Amino acid sequence: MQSDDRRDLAAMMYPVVRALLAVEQPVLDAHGVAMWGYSVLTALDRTPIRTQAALAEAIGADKTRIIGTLDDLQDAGLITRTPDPDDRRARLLAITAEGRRVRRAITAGIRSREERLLSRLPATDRRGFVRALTELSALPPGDLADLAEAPVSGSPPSPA
Amino acid sequence: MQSDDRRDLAAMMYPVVRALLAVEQPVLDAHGVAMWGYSVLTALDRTPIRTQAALAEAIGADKTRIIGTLDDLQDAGLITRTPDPDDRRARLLAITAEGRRVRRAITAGIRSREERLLSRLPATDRRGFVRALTELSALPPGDLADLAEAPVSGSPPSPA
DNA sequence: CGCAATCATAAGCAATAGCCTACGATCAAC
DNA sequence: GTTGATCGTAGGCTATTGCTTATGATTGCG
Repeated sequence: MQSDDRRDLAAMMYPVVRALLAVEQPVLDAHGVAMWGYSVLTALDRTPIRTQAALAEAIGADKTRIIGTLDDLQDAGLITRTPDPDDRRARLLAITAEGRRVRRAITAGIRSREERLLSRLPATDRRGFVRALTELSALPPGDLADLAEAPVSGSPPSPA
Repeated sequence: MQSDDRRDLAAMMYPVVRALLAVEQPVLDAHGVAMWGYSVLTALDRTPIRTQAALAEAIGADKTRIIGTLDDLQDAGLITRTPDPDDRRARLLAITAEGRRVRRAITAGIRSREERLLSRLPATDRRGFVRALTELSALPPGDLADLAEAPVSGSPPSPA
């Protein structure tokens, strides 16, 4: 029924993602922010977060590995990290006005470059593409992970 | 003009790609083929290739790092690697009947799992999504890389 | 023939990622 | 107040990746 003669989704998406990341890098460099730092800024620009662990989870990073990133951002005055008076273990995380400014500048730079990629697409496909991505990335976090939960049919590997 | 209120493309695509790769892994494991091996099989299933360097470039891998992969595939009888009689430095690479069989089984497994992801999307967006990806991945290889070549506007980082 | 280039291969190096453990500070529950 | 859990932080371990160099076999050019 499916004359679905295309390559695997991952095989097609992977090079595109790589290219996009490469595209972002110079923009990030120009603002002295690392990729993870930018990820943190976008998360905090949406809403402040109460603990670093929660932040890490929100951006899909490792709890122990964003510390350096947070240090950098704080040193640069882009975020604040204040001990929660109600629970002095936790650090209230928030973006600063400057952080917001930088984040927006970076996003603008990235957008204009993404434009050069998207402009290759027919308007209809482009709309569907962006919309599909928006929907997929709006899925509850677990939903994506759950996809790997199906029985595998087919012949087993040569007997170990 | 652009009320373009979405996240960055890379930020949206990255988790999806990760999920897709995670989805593929069990299928690959069930057939005893590594990710790179599968990539090689799909490339060779399209057309035989004359040198390993050309293959590496075709699948975006490192020339020196696919050797082990090729060894494995050859040992498993999925590909042949015969010295080119016309240029004994080169190895003619081709997929075997068994390799083709395995590759198709893997692809089928992956497809059925991708289906579970794509089924989340409205038909229109889904079509646009797949078509956009197909178009993007059909671009001449250099075109994607060239996207990173624009001047970066915005304020520079704090003076080093 | 002799030289430079090409191919497959082996080996190493630096950076990064994911993962895990440990530890001090703090809190909540009892 | 003692116990157990949570939070931030530090450190280490392993696997992977991109990149580089070196080597032997082979080719094509002059």
